[in-house]
Amino acid sequence: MTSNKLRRQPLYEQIKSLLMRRIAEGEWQANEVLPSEWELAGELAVSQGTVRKALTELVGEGLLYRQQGRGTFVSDIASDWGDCSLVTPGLPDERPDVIACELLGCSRMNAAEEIAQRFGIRRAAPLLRVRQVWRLRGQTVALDDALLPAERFEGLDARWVRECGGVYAALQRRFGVRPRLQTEQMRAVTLSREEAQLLNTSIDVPVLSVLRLSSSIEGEPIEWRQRYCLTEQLAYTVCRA
Amino acid sequence: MTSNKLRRQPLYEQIKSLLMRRIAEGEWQANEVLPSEWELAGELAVSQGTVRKALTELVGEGLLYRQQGRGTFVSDIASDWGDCSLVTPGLPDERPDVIACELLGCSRMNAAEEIAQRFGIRRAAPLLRVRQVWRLRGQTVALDDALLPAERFEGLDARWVRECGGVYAALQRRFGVRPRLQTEQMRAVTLSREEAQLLNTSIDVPVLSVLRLSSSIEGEPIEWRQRYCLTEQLAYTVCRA
DNA sequence: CAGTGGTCTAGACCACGTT
DNA sequence: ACGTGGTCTAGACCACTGT
Repeated sequence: MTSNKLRRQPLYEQIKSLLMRRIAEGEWQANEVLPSEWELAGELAVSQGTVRKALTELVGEGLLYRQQGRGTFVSDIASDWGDCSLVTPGLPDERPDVIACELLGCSRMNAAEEIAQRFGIRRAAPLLRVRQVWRLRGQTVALDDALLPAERFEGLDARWVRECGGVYAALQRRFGVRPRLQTEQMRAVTLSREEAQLLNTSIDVPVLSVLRLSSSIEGEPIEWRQRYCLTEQLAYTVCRA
Repeated sequence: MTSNKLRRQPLYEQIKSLLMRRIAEGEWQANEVLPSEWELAGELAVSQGTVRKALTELVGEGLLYRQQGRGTFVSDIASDWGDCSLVTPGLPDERPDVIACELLGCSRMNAAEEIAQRFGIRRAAPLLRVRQVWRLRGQTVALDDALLPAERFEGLDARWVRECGGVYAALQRRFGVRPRLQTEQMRAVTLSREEAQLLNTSIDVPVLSVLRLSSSIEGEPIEWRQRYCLTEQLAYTVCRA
């Protein structure tokens, strides 16, 4: 490992960063096996134990997974639902059905004071706004409205989101950023007429509002997303593995 | 460490169990310092690295916390809210106000098929039912209905829950079990007349329903809790630290 | 200064999966 | 049989906290 003597970062942190960068650059695809701990240790000129510590942390962060006797692998691309899903109420361990995304549109707007502060950008800085609806067995079940700092993700547009099948997948493939759900705020609300129309429901049915803040693994705020879910026949499930 | 040769459990797992038991038995109180890694290693006749691995996992599980240069400490007692709280909507990093618990009552009932299966107990086995309301700045804001397998927690009653200030605190102090939120299912619903009365609201205001499953750290299912939150002026926040 | 946790190394052996 | 990750050891040095 080419480590300057004046380093303030532990070796294993440097290795983590290096591996994250190389994965982001596509050196290994999803579900592909990494070199063994000993190979990495040789290549980076550190001990196997140090490589191991770096890998263990990346496994904990969800970027990698291990299988004893086989190797260490790159995890699947992140979904816009993270560790959440829509399932039948009362059956918390049901396998969720595949949910389909329809991109309504990407637009640009200027950051209000509150949002700007949260992203650590100047007031009225450009934001990227992505609107999506989600369908389950043909029914529209959720409406998303995501805001991202546009200057941080210059070049992200409707084509990327559509081709990758979601905002998070696009961020990971285009920028190597793996979003991490930070907080989610749930409320029971009713919708405006426009939103109700998009969700194909009436304005007096109670709807679950989820306000989500996501960050990169390093803690940089990435996304502010307002989601509305129809929960008459479904439940928004948060799963802590 | 007195480890039989035929062990299937790694040393550090045995140490984890041992420490959990000793903490549960009250050998060290909350925020009290543990013996140093070297002392524990000597006492248990293992290497310091093995103790370290055990402690690291317990820190990850929230039972302990470390401070460099000072030592390793026992964490605070768990709250019935876990990593969730009620805060002002739109301010996800606001410090939540202290929430006060009022115990409505403890009763016993028999397990329906679905619940029995989930707890891995026989049908119609006895359940402990704990009902609570929560107050914030004098306002009633949430109603809880918790079910626990009564035979597993024989002796748990209203006195324990009241004195400890919550079900989870009682479980930890009385049985050394630290509950771990497994899944939470959110829905926007309306209340029955009885529930609306307890929450001091009307039956047509939308309310957040949270159905929670908790387990011990070992994975044993512990609790099934139905919670209703008033979210007109508050948001139910799930925080992933 | 002594004592704590934090990092890093080198080497040994075990458990598992593939060949 | 071989290569992988998983456990365990012993020893070194660093960074931080208290006295």
